[in-house]
Order: sequence, then structure tokens, then C-alpha cells
Amino acid sequence: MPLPKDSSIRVRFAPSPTGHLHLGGARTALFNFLLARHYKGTLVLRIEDTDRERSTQESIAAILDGLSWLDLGWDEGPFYQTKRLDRYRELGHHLLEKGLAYRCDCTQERLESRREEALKKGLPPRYDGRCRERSVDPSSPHVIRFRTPENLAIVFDDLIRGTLSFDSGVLDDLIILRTDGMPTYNFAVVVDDIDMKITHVIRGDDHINNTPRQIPIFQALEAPLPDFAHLPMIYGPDRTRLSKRHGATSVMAYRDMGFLPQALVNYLVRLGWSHKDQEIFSREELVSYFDLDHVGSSPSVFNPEKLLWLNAHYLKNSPGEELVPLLREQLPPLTVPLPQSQDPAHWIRVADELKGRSKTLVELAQFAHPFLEHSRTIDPEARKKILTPENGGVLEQISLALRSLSQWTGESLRNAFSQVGEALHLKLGELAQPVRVAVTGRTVSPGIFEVLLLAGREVSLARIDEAVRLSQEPVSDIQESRNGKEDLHD
RNA sequence: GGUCCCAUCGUCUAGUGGCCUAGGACGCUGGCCUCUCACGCCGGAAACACGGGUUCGAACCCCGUUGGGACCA
Repeated sequence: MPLPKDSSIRVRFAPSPTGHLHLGGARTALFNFLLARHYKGTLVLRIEDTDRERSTQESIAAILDGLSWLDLGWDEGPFYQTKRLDRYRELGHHLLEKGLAYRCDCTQERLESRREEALKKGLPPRYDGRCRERSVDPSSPHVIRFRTPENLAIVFDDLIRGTLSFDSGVLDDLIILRTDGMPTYNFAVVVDDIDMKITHVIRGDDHINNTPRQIPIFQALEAPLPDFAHLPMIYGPDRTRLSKRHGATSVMAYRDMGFLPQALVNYLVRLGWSHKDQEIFSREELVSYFDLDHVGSSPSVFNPEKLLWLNAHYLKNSPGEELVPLLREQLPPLTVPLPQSQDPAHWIRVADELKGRSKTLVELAQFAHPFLEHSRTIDPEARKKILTPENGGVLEQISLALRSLSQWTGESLRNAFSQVGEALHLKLGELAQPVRVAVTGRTVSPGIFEVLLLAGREVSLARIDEAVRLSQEPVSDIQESRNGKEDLHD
């Protein structure tokens, strides 16, 4: 079902501000965004805040933040349903006048008891239509119900699922305006989609059952029907709808965990959509390739491993200078910065050197810390294992050799190491590891020459000398005694 | 319970009746590279839920079964 290529398509993203922007919502927003861009149409942002109990200002802010972090811009809005209440009432009364809706003053108690009766008889607990033909006093408390057409097959062509068919017999005469004049969800949505001239309703498939309720309202309001496309759900690992109990679901939580928005977007778009075998997409490619034809109809399970892989990919391929501001956000404030940390170029070098080994910005920050902060903490395991008295001697030799170098380059450092290696009959690896621990405090880092160059001569030598001292000291009483016991078992 | 949706490797997916001895990716795994860890490169295990049709031919079309899920209550 190809869409018009020109064109004037108008789509919308319509979240309820009852929490953060979660992954499912983000994907719905993304698909709407991409479709709008692809067809050069319009994306409308609408905040469905009629549930005043649960809607909050913070949620609105959180959703807007999430969209902006993902760089999903919209063209019109945000429109707020709570600012359109008069309009819903107007159209509700319009339907009333045309006899397409009616007043109902059934009490909560009555409805409750009818429901229980129906349930007992094994019938669907629908409204029994008591007020359909009654004339209820407009001045007494009442709701307005939509007169759902009876015995009618409601059929529509879902752009993703194909033809979907429902029997209106299972539908209630649903309330469109409550006693307090607030519109119900299905009514407000239809009024908005009409007023905002939405041509394609693209939403999660949890709304699939709402569609046959909404279609008769479009018709009653004599509005053209938009096309519908219902996106499959995103599941957690247990194949139920992704929710808080599956861990982080808020897109902002992913930012905090050190993910790049491009990675999350790329991950999300491949959940349900594909373009042949391609896995990595630039924003431009996404806009030019995206269409509904290749959106699948089966739900997908969220897989954090693959997101991580994508994130590593984007990290590796981002220029250091773009990473620096993000790196700063992840880094705890520096207590005593290294002298070279004053130099922006140093930060870029650090980011470029370390981005290839990091899966997240958090990891990148951890790797980067020893090259930015004056003091570096030595991993206790690494100290115990690598900074042995024997290696202390090795470090002393290396320190001497490094000091004698008139200038530090990759080349001169390599030469110095091989000379020490020859003299001590040690391989490069056996030299590099103690130096690595001495300078970075960890057993994992970039190549040893890169490390030395990045830390610089002053810092490197000071840290190596400190490591020499540490290697002569006992590790610590507690660790010593524990080691002793372990040794007995060997 | 009612209505509706879904069904290819563990996961994301390609596949739109012959190109399929089912392709790619994540993960897993063997190896290479190597100063550590990654990256990268080469290789491996791993799937058409089941049963009926339709057809010369079905992963692809139809029906049923099973299994999962959503919504409403």
C-alpha cells in the first residue's frame, strides 16, 4: 500500500504525559518522524493530557527532553488537549443535536450491577442502552454517550496488518463526554485527528482495539477517515510489553548510561523495520529509505546487547571533538586536573585514543580519567598481580631508559623499551604491563606507547616512580593474610 | 472470560511461489592479529511452531491446531 510520494501527509505523535518518554513511545515518535520527513509531510505533536489525575508537568518536560535528545523535531504543536476542552464539548453537543449521541444518567451503581449480571450470564459486560431512547433532563448530572451503529462490520485497511474487521456488536455505546464535561480518550483523539487533519494515524498496536471505536465517530462527524498503521509492540525478554520491571525503559536513562542518541535511534528503527541487510543507517539514509512497506507485523524483543554493539560502533566512529562535551558530562568533577587537561586539544586526543575500546560514554569516562586527573587510583587486583617487587625492578630500568630520552615519540619509546627488553631478556608484553598499571592504574588500556604519550613525560615518570615504591611495600595486611591462606591451598 | 493481533536461528531480521542445501546482524564459539583489553579479519554451531490443503513446485497462499501477546472487563 504505497503512500503518495508527493505529499501532504500529516502524521502525529500523541503521548500521554504520565511518565517519561519510554522506548516504545520513542519508536512510535521515530516512525512518525521518519515518515513525515520521507514524504515531506508534517509531524504534529499532541499532548494527550485529559487524564488530569495522572498527567504532570514534569512528564511533559521529560517527553520533550527525550524527543529533543533523540533529535526528533516536529512541525506543529505541541497542542494540549486540556486547552481544547471547549471544542470537544462543542462537537459532543453537535452529535447530540443530530441524534448521534444521547444523554445518559445511569448511576454508577446501576451500571455496576448490570455489569455483574452480564458477567454472571457469561455475556460481554456492555452498556445495555437503557438511555438510548429516553430523554434525560439536561440539567441533571449525565454523561453523553455515542450511539454506536448496530450490527455493522467495521472494516479498515491497516497499512501494516492489512484488512482488519470488527463487529460493532461487541462495541459499547461509549461515553464521549463525562459528567464533568471532560472528553473521553477515544473521542478526544478523533476530534483532534480531524481538526489537525491527520492523514495517517501511526501508533502502537495496543490501540488496535480502539480503532473500531473511533471509526464510527469519524463517520458521525462526517470527516474523512485517516489511514491507520499499527506498529507491533516492543517486548521485554519475557515477551510481555516492555515495562519498568524489565529495567531501564526511559530514553533518558539510556543517555545517563552513556548511550549516544544516534545509537538508540538506529537500534529502535531496526525493531520492526528493515532495509535489506543493512544494520547501520545515517539519519539521511533513514529518511530516504523509510517506509511502512517494510515494517513487520510481529512484535520484537528488546535486546540490550545489540544496542551496546551499535553504541560502540557510533562511539568508535564519532570524531573526538564531538565526544568531548559528552565525556565531560559523564566525568565526575576533576579534583586536581592534570596540567594538560587545561588544553582542549588534549581532551580530544584522549577521546580519540579511547573511544575505540569503549562501549558507552561511561566506560569512556572511566578510561579517560587517569589521563585527565592528577591522581589515578590503582586497581587493587592489578597492584597485587602486577606491581610485584620483581616488576618494581623492571620499572626502575624502564624509568631510567625513559628519562634518558631527549624527546618522546612513538619511535623513541619503542626503542627504549626494546633496549630494556634485551638487557633484561624480557618481551615487550612483560615490560608493558607493569608500565600500564603504573601509569593508568588498570590492566586494560590503549597501546603502551600511546598511553605514555597521552599521559606525558612528567606524569608518566612520576607515576612509574610511585609504582616502583609501591611495589616494594607489602600490599596490605588484610590482603597479605588472605594471600597466605590461599597459598596454603595451592 | 470477550474481542483482536502475532508466529524464520537465543534475539533483531532478509525472504513477497521456483534464485533457499534459508542470507545478514547481535550474542555465543574456534582461529588469526597482538604489549593488555578491545577493534579488525577468517571460520563454526544455531531457525522456516505443528497438521492439513492449494500448486508441477511453498518459509512464502488458504484452513485448522498449538503457543505467545494486546485491549476491554
